[in-house]
Amino acid sequence: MPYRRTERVEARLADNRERILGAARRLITEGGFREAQVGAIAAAADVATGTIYRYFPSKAELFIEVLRVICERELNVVSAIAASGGSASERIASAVRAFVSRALRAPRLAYAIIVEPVDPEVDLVRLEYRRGQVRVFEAMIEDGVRAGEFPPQNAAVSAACLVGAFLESLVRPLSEHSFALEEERREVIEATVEFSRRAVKGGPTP
Amino acid sequence: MPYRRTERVEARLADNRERILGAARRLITEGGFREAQVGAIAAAADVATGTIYRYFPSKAELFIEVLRVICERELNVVSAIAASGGSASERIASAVRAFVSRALRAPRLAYAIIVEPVDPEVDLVRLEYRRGQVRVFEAMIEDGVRAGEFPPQNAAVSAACLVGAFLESLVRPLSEHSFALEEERREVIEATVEFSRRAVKGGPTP
Amino acid sequence: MPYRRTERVEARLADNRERILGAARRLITEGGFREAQVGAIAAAADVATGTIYRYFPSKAELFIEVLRVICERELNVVSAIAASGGSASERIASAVRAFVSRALRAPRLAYAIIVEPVDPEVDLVRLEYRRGQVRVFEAMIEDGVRAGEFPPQNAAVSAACLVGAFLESLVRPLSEHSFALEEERREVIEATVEFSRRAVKGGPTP
Amino acid sequence: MPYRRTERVEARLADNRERILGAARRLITEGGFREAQVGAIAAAADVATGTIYRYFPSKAELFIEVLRVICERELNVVSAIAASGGSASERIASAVRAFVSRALRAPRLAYAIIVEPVDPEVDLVRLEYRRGQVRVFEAMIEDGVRAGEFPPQNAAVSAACLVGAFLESLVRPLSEHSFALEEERREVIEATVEFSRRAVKGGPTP
DNA sequence: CATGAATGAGAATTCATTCAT
DNA sequence: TATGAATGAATTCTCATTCAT
Repeated sequence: MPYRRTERVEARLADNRERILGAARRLITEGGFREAQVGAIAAAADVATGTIYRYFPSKAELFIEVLRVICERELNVVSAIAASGGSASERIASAVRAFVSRALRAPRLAYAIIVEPVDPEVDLVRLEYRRGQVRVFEAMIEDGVRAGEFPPQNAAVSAACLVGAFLESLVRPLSEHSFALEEERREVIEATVEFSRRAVKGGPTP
Repeated sequence: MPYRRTERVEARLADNRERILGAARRLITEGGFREAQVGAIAAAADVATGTIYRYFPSKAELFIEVLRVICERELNVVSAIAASGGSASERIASAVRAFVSRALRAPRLAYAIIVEPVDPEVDLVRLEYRRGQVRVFEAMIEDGVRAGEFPPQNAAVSAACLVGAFLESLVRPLSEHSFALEEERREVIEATVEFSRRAVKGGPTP
Repeated sequence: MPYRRTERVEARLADNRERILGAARRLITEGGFREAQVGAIAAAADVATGTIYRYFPSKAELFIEVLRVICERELNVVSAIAASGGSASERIASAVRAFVSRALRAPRLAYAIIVEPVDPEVDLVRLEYRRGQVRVFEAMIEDGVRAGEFPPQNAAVSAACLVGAFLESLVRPLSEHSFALEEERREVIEATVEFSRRAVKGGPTP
Repeated sequence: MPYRRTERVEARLADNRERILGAARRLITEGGFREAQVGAIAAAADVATGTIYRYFPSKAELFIEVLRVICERELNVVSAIAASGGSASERIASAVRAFVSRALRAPRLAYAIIVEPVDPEVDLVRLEYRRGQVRVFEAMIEDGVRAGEFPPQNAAVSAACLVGAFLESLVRPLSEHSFALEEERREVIEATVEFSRRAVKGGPTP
């Protein structure tokens, strides 16, 4: 019954790969890149150290994949919102809300992904991701300016500031261990959305 | 001549302490925490490795002090502006301009202070500093809201976003090796100031 | 059809065994023992890693067998010449010429067999082989001495020196990447033969 | 008393460096490069592993220095004989005798230095040394040919063969653990010298 | 106090060998 | 019997910290 065997073997392989990625992600989430050492990841994934190297050529490559998976997903969420219908203002608000609320659910991970440096190689992925995000917001801001919805502004800088603004709103809660309450989270999210709206649009919310 | 001798010894001690702090700061400025190793700092300060440990109980404590000195100075600059006369709007603009323009002059150092992780212990100082900065901006925003200058808003979140906004405007250029030109720097600074003004005030600049 | 099945299975077994030996030999020829890793040999033989261990108890034993096969063949060539007719002088010249010219055709392999260390166990085989070769030359020298063809000498030492002499003439070219030209090779071969002739016989070639 | 202190400190430093070199040399002598691992060398030198790296940038560099020291000394001995007065024949005989008798005193080391490969970097030193030795003999052979003392021959090949010849006479005893007796050693040495004399000169010793 | 050599716990990576399927 | 993923001991090198002088 080769079919079933192949199936099982592949399942196990995929499983291990996922387990390693999951373990790495978990350790990064808990203690940042610093505590995500090869031995610790192996232990957390319940495999031998050598096994890590069957799936990833180096620790850096493993981290890169962890980052890439998360970043791509986040970028997709924001991009989808940017491509949807609605005014620039509405889309930016949605995008900020989506991003911030998602990140607040795993703040330590968000921090690691957003700012914690590891390795020049790994950092490149992070930077690429941030640049991608900034570009998405930049495009929305330009739309809004063209449509007369927003005042003229340096869209690139505004976009960077916007991304920074909501990143900070993540980093701060991080250090405060609070935000366990859904209500507090909601308040932060909405205030951040409001801030962003004013920042690009100027003029008070009607 | 015990008096003079004591004086000299103390002078030398103070001197060594300063030299070590200066060397550490210089190395962090040039290559971040990563390249500021105890041996390298000792060499740069022209003292023996062991001497470092006579003045600082550990590398972490040395870094903490370096960080603290810089952060305090930055915080003082911003606090002074906050305490000066003028409308909340003007003071926030000045504070943002001051901070961003100062940081752009030593971008590697700014990066290290703002995001580069070192050690949980050291990271605490960084967070404390950011919190301090946020508090200063929070107070200015509250002033503005009370004076009817700004629309009602969650001042704490707005302040955090503001700080994040201008931190990002620093971190990004950092990775792009550009901004060697004074003119580009000025453009970024002014666009950031403008963004901040809109973000807290709403409504376009008159 | 048990008979045919057994036959096929044995054929395949023999086939696998040969394929593994061949792959090991090929890899050693190309990159020496160092690059002939179990995984690489398995890949080159188109079998699974584990399969190697069905045919050979360890990597060392596999290498030993590779070495033994090659060494036996080389020894046979030289022995056949030693047993053939002709004067001791002629036979030694032929043997040296045969050995050197064969080795120069696969220099990396020759190097591995002659000097590259692997494992104490494997090295024993190499030494045994050298000893065998020395014995063959020793016998020819003794023949020549008895026949009055060569001056009296310590045949054992002479034989060892002879073998060393032509091994060196191999090892050196190896490191020089030259000898791509047939003519150069021929010159080295003949000069080596000439050296050997003088060394055992004394007196210039007529 | 700074003078004495400096003196002592330097003595200790030199001592450690020598101890590490000595330990490395000893381990190589006993078990070849293979068994001379950083940890083992440190233990044998009675220092911590890290100490090795204070004196040598890498294991390869340490080995290179071990090799270089020994090779230089050997080369000097042979070169001095080559530069001394006397016929080419006499000088070659002396040089062979000197080299072989020296090497027979530490055969495992001689083997490591002469043939055991380690690392491309390290191997270069070995090759350079062998080439140096061959060149010395080549020059003596050319002298002899010019003087009509030796028959015309390819001096480069003859020199290589000569070096190989006496190297082999070393490698063989190595594997036989014998040659503890002074008399046996002497017999091997003299037979090797005789072989070399005939090889370059042709014609029996008078 | 100052020195800087010595320390040694770690950390990443490799590869022969095993064993469940 | 064949497979090849999993194993984990072994190895090199780093760097904060200590301590004899």
